[in-house]
Amino acid sequence: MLEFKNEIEEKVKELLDVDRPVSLETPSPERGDYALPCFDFASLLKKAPDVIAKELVQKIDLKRGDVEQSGPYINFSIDTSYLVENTLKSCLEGTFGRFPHKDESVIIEHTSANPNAPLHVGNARNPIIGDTLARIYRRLGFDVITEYYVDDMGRQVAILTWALDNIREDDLPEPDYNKPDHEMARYYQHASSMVEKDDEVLGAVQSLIQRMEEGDEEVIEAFIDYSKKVLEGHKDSLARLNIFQDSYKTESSLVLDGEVKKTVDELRESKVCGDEDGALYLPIGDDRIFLTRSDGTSLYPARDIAYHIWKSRRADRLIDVLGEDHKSHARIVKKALESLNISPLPSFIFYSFVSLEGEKMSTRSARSVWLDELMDNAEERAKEEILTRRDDLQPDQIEKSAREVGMGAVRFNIIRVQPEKHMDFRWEDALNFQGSSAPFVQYTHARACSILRKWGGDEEILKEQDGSLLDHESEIKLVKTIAKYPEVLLDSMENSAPHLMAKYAVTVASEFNLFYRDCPVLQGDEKTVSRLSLVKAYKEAISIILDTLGISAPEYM
RNA sequence: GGGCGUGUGGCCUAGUCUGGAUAAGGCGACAGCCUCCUAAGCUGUAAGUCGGGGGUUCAAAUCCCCUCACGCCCGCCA
Repeated sequence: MLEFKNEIEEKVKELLDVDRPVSLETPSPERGDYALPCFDFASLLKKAPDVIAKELVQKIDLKRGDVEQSGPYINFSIDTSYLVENTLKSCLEGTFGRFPHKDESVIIEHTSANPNAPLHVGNARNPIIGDTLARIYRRLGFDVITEYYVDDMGRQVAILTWALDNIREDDLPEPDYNKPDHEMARYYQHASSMVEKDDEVLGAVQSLIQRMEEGDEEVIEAFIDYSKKVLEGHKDSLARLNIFQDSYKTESSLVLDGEVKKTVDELRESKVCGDEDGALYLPIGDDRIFLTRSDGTSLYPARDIAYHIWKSRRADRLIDVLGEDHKSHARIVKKALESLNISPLPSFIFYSFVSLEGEKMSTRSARSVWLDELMDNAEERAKEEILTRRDDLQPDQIEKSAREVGMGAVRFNIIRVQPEKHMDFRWEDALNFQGSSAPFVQYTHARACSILRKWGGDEEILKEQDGSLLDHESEIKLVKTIAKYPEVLLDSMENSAPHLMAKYAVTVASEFNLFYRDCPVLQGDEKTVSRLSLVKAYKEAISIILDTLGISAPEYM
């Protein structure tokens, strides 16, 4: 399909001899697969749009498709038997949706949550966007490293450290979960409110920060140690979402190995910075961003700049997934990197915050839904659903399927929304497994598996099918939709828009459901084998599409 | 106050970058479809001034200006 599109674009460009990019649109299906409105060329060629369309249609000759004029529009339709044969082949041979390896690497930084509390559904948006994006880049042939930047030297960790050394566990509530992040969050939350009320506690926390800055080994060790424990909790939660990071970089390592100091020195010499009482700052418009305190110790922006310099040595592209609260900060970091002639510069993908049933979510006020809690509820709900409709599955099959469906539902519910849009988390929506949801898509995979299981033949013979007997509208539409995958993949990457992949998954699944309704497979007639090959092809394709979203494809549910 | 972002049927969202042929899905509501490959499915109905106002254009949800609402940021915190 992508080939066909590219061919049209090239031919049109050549025939009209124009520089401007030819942008094709997708018309309603009965008109064709792609359409070109000719209004744009009217002023250029000094002819009426429908005349241009008419002339162009006569001249254009496509290898694998038809051209038709419709007033000022030209509609292009691909040769369906060619498309069917090729799409089936690529799915069945395992080449579907696989782009050639690019000699280009990208580091996608995501999650990078403060190591003071468990992940909640608000910051869960970050890993889900980041991991999905990573999967999209991998499919497109990039070498991808996903990285978690561990902020183990910040104020939040200082508060946590003070709390662990000064608060008795007896004074704290039971943890929500027996995981290190939940256990330690109790200390943090308790201390956090003390810091606000009690100046003595505030002073103690500040002195911890001071000692850490001065290189006090005992304090630094405590910071690193405690944040590591919280991080272990984050890793466990992420693993349940099928998210595994390739690399973890701690802020402390950048400070301890002198990387930060080196960067600060370079910035000081670069003349782009100002100096006030020994504190180094970067002028941005009328504002200034401080990089160091007047005692010379580094501030977060300086460390972040150092981190990005370190990253830039390791890849051709850098992408950071960040909450919208980091927007202005990130742009400043980028500006600083630019002035130091660092390449590649990072590009950012910002996501908006998640509110909870209409109200603001916050870890400190405990107005949040833990990711672990959401996962548990989703799995529990999935299990209930399975139990109401299946009585033929073994307990371990039920557990496995419930995990797959629950995890998918959570990921999908979050990735389906464009990152920059606000999200309001509602239990009702998150646990709704109908319509536009992961279970809807997964269900079609289970159905396809079920058909193949019931048939019971050797699936190898399906690979020989060319699909020439597939001519029903629902069959053709399903194949066409499957064949759109590479376009969606490219679109998602180019626009940093992973939600498009979620949208697409639902579209393909809907087409499968229509095929399922209109075209009975196991009728034992002459179409059975052709249709089985389409079912098998769909099963392979939807597995890959779900995998792009990090969602697994259950064999039964 | 300044900067950035968002505003599409009762609710959630796609489409906005790159303006085009009747504004697309889902949830909820209502009415139907399991003697037939899993009904987590399918079909139909009701429901829309694309926040509001101006402008550009043959053509605006989409581009420009103004305005309103909401979110985020504006620390020698991170």
